[in-house]
Amino acid sequence: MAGEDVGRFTFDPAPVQRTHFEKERLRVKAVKHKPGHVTLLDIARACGFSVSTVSIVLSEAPLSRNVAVKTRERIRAKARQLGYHPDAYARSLRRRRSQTIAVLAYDLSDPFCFPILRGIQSGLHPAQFRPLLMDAETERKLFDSYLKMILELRAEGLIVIASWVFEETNLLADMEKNHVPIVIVGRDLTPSKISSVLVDNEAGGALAMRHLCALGHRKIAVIRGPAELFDSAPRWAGVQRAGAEAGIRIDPRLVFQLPGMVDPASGFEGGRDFARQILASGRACTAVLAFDDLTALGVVRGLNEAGLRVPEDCSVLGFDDVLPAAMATPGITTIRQPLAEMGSLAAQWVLEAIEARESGRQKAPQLYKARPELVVRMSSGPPP
Amino acid sequence: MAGEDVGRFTFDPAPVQRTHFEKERLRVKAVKHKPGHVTLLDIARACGFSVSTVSIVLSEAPLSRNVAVKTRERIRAKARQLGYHPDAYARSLRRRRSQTIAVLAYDLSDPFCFPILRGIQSGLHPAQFRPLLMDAETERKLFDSYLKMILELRAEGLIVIASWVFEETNLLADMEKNHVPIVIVGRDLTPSKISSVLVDNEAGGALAMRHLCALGHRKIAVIRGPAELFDSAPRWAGVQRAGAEAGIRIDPRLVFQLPGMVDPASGFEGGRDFARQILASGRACTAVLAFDDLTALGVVRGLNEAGLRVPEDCSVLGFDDVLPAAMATPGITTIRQPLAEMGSLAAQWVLEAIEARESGRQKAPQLYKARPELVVRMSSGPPP
DNA sequence: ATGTTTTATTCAAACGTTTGAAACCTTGAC
DNA sequence: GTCAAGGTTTCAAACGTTTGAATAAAACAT
Repeated sequence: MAGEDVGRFTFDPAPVQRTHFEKERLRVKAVKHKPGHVTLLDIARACGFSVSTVSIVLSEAPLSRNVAVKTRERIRAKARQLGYHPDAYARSLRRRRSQTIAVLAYDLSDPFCFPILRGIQSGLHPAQFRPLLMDAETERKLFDSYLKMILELRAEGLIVIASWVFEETNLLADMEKNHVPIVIVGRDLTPSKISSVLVDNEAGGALAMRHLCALGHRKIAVIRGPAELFDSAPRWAGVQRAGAEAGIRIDPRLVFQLPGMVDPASGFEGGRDFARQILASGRACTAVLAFDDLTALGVVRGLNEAGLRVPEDCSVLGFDDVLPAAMATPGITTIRQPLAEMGSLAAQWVLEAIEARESGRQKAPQLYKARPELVVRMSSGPPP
Repeated sequence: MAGEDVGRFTFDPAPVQRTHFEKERLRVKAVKHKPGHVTLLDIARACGFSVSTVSIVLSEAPLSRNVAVKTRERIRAKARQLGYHPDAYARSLRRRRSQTIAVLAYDLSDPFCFPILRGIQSGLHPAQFRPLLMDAETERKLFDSYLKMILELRAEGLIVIASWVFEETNLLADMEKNHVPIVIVGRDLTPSKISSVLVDNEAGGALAMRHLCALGHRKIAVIRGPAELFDSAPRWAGVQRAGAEAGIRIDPRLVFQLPGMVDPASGFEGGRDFARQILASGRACTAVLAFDDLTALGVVRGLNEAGLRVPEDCSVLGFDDVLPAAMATPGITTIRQPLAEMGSLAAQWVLEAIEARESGRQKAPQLYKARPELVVRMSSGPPP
């Protein structure tokens, strides 16, 4: 009995642990001038409150309603004066939230990516999420290393901009395993249960073809996209369908195929080569339906080099409506993808998926095919 | 004397703290299925070692040499199997390093930014730093909020791509206060003690002017950049110098000034307007020296709309060598900025500054003016 | 046997935040 | 003079990782 009491009243009962306060005091002495950033503790010391109070005030936690107004002001002032910025790492660690959504583009240098990016950003800004931008530079290795990084940075969602280069292999496994919601822009991956936003390529192809037919063209050359590229097939299908509807048989000898691209700008050279080839072959055509805008620009260049003018001698159509197409002279008639809208829809979907996961629900993968739009500029006209 | 000993031998000396082991055991029972990511503890439990050992092995710390090979393998296998990825937040918090360099662009949609970005990325990749890409979208508010974010995310360095929009006001204060090294690309801020990488605008302007003079042009119109833009003045100075050297007086009535830009693409409209104005005024010129490529493209468009051809009736020069200038037909003769090299130099400088700071030294701000290069394409030729 | 080194593993204290629970004042009521 | 209520502030335990110091076990020499 006495033994128990002694235990409680001993003068020096095995000093197992220092109190928090003691630890803080020690630190005050130990650290002379911190090389790093200013912390809550610095502020707490500077104005005589505990770290807790300071935290509560500065993070505007619900509890801060209970803190005296005078105290609040004193703390805020000190924080401002010392240039305090909360440590995102400590905060995210503790809160178990990164407030981060990764945006992984297969190649930012593709003018196609920008408007999408803008859409994503505009969709993300209102929510309290910061975009984590990454550019895979069309390199598989980089792409994978970024995916690893995304997992390590505990991104709460992922938006992939990928018209190609994107093989779902490991990605799916590891992301899925960690319950990171994914949305992909520019490709249909709903078969793999990933929400997808893309343009209706089939409709776009048809739109382009109908435009040329309406202008009176009959001999139309078509440059199909590279085989690896997901967009190529449906676009071609749409072109064929519209041709059939207009009663036009597309001469197979006027159908070309872009080689596999190594970088997005290579479409330009492809288009230029095509123009040279068709002129050399002597086969006549009054219009060229190019796979995308950069290819169309290449075609214009190739035709010009041979002394042919666009659109007087030959019409040229592009696809995507990227910046260079609008700024060239003649401006390229093209099929516009509503890229910004697509981006912001992707952002919205990711946010919804995160919210759903939060409340225990599961969001079924969705698919949205944006309606393309014909933009008539100067590169198309009636046949000569 | 007895009292002290009693303290040590008491049966139940106020159980002040649970041991680490106990804590872990408790957690094992408490948490059934973790909703979040798999942690070191999960792996430790799964293969019967302590968290320390697992950490040492997986992070390949120096101590891991002492860990039995068998153990190492077992741990690695388990980590792979469970899909473990170290938590960047916990790691950075503990290591007090974010391994992150922020790259803040004033407007990613400007084709001018990309090549720089690529340069930066290529300079950063070999080092163990991840770029933290941010796009201010030409909005002051966003710019500031990103700067705040950069501080919170404890970026170890900052590269700013800013030909404009960048006012150094608060930035300097807060970044400097936290010892974050800064390099700016596209503007000389060495007066504010910030290392700067930019093109030698004066030399570029002169280069362009000399090209036109050499072709035999005498009546040369010049479109000066917007006043807010830092590049405008030195470029104009170079043009004047080269003109004087060639004995050419530039007719003040042929000198125009772009209005302040709201977005990077607005140069196009500026150039187009200019062409309309000069044609309407009836003043003759045989060449136009435009402030940048986008402006040059606008001029080409404007001239074409009036029935004038480039370069037969009038030569047009650009500046920067961005993608659309190369892809237009005719290709725009321009002054190339070695953007990629500039970007990678900026990256190198930041890395050096970080290293310097690490070893207590201080790196003096540097200035590099890249040598511009004339790229002759098809938009320039002898006067008619 | 006893000490010394080597090898393999773990302890416990950080890093900077957040937050449920506890403690500390006042003040007012019985 | 005790109790309760309320407002204000602090405690202490997390979050997941790293790491200097400590321990345990084995190997080796004395």
